[in-house]
Amino acid sequence: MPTPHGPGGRSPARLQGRATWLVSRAHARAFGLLNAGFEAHGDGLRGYHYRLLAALEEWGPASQAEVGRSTGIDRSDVTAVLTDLEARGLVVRSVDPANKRRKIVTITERGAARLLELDEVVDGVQREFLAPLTAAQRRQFLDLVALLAGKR
Amino acid sequence: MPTPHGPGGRSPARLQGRATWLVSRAHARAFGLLNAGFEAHGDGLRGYHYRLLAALEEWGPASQAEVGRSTGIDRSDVTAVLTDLEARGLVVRSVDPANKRRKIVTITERGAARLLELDEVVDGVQREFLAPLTAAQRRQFLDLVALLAGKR
DNA sequence: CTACCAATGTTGGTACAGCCAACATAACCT
DNA sequence: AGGTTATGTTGGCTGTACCAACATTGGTAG
Repeated sequence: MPTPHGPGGRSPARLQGRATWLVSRAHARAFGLLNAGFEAHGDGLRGYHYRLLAALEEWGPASQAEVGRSTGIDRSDVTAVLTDLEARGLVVRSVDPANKRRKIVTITERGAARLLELDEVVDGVQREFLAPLTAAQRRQFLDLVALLAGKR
Repeated sequence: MPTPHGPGGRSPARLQGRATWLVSRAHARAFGLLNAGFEAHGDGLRGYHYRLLAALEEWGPASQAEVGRSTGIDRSDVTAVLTDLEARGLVVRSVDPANKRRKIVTITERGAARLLELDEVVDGVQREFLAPLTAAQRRQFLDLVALLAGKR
């Protein structure tokens, strides 16, 4: 359930006006909503799973290192999550014949189907998360936060 | 080498347009800046320490449960961090004589001084974090993200 | 007054995101 | 050939955020 801090949970003015604090709270709220969505949807899939599936579906097969760089997930974490995804049959790994140290990761049909389901969950969360804003405000916010997110 | 897939296009479009993703990235950036600041200037103090000190300075002495509620930090975490802060001489805990199960926490002079130092670090991080935005955009962003952070 | 219930502080544990060090293997580059 | 870089993997660590259980204390209903 979201927002376990009950009523009266104010923040010190010192924090309240600070961007990093507000972003942190907004992130916590979004994170909670996503967690609730993923949990309600059953399987133990988490943010990392979704990110990797999305990247694979979006750009097609790629090596683990590439997928890691494109999602901002560390190589070691990519390995672990991919092992899980492979065990679930959502992804296939095969050694690149042209470069035997690389493993080409491909999303399976089941993986793509699962991704579509997760998409709905994530979209629902977006609506819930952005509910406090009007349509115009949402556009504004997305533009601004994109600048702050930084592209790297 | 094949597939340096695109110049900057890092995140899948699926994620890139989503508020929760962008907020997550912005949060990661802010968190990294804060960590760097704390590591450079606050020996071993982290976000929880700062939050508690700020709350205590802002609202004066309070019980641990109250401070926890006001900062959104769990009771158990409050206990641990407060033990650390007390060991550093930045706060004092004393049993409430009118209610012996409560412990009144008070910030010390040293704690207040430390808080001022941390304030500067945090302020510097704010400037760095908001650097991509103009002054007008910063005001806009703060308003919008405050709505998304959830006031309750 | 007693019995129950609520709040508090504490201990100990989990989950997730993120990061890093070390290693073996493989490819690349003089 | 030798040195460097890239890759996948293992294992570990931190910080934020929760949760469960417990003893102590307060408050309240009977």
